[in-house]
Amino acid sequence: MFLGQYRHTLDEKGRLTIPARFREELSGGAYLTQGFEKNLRLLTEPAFEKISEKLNDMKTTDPMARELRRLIFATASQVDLDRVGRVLIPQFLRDVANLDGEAVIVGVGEGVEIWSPGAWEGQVTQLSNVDANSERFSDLDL
Amino acid sequence: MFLGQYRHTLDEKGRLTIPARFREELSGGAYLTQGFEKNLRLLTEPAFEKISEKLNDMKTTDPMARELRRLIFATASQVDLDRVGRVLIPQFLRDVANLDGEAVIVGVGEGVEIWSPGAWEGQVTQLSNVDANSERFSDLDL
DNA sequence: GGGTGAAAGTGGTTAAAAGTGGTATATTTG
DNA sequence: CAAATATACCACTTTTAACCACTTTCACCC
Repeated sequence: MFLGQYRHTLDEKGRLTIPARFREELSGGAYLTQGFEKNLRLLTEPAFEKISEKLNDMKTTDPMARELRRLIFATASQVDLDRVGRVLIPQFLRDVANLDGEAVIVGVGEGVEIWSPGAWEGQVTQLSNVDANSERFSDLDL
Repeated sequence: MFLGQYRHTLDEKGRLTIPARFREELSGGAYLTQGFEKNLRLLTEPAFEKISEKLNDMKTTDPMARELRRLIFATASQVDLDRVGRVLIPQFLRDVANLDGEAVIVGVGEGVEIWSPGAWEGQVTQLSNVDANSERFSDLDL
């Protein structure tokens, strides 16, 4: 399970160090795709398989399904960790998430999200809205 | 079960001594998360599992679910007790709860809460208002 | 009530791991 | 075939985590 948040540099070649705590779970193969917000998602092989299956089961006649499929598959890229634990983020994905110089790597349970520091800051602000949170939490029924 | 309150120092490295009475119950693995107020929660593995299962069952395509997941998982951290019974609190969690120099560790039954002395002081004041209490809890079934 | 021993809490030191940047080698492409 | 891009490798710096020693507190016993 992926937990916590880290801020690492993204060098000019587009290499991003994955936090040591995340590496083992990703060592069996990892997939990088565009996220739903202006971010990226980094998934383990099993997690990506699960998503692809679901996508492929969707009706081709549904326009939304077609779009979702494009969003995920067209931007997806299989990546490997180099031996010091970095992934190379393709240029077009860096553009999607506005990544430059630094990135925030966020554990969200089953997967990992990659954000530009600015965009993540916006998320944090949004998530610190106390009123909205009590509503969010009540859905969860803890 | 966790009971009582303790005040321990938090050193410059972010290490906090867990009261000896709490250690055994947490030895099987512990998770630190953001609390509902400006505090932290320290949970046993089973307690945290329960929460994460619920979160993982939610649809990824639901924006609210994604936010909730970020709220919990991104501010969580699996922690271990070192051999003298301390946990290392990551910087971003110290920020959340305004922890610096000292912390109050509170047993609340199923889990443990960690507060800054100032914030805890506020709680105590609120709870010591006997008049208010007689009304406030009336809706709860105890 | 004071003394004693054990346990708990605190702080510092050291060794290992993580993160970063750069160089060399291979691979693709115009 | 040369240039550009990408990949693998290596070395340095910083951070983290494990270890150890000291101080204080607590509990028990005389």
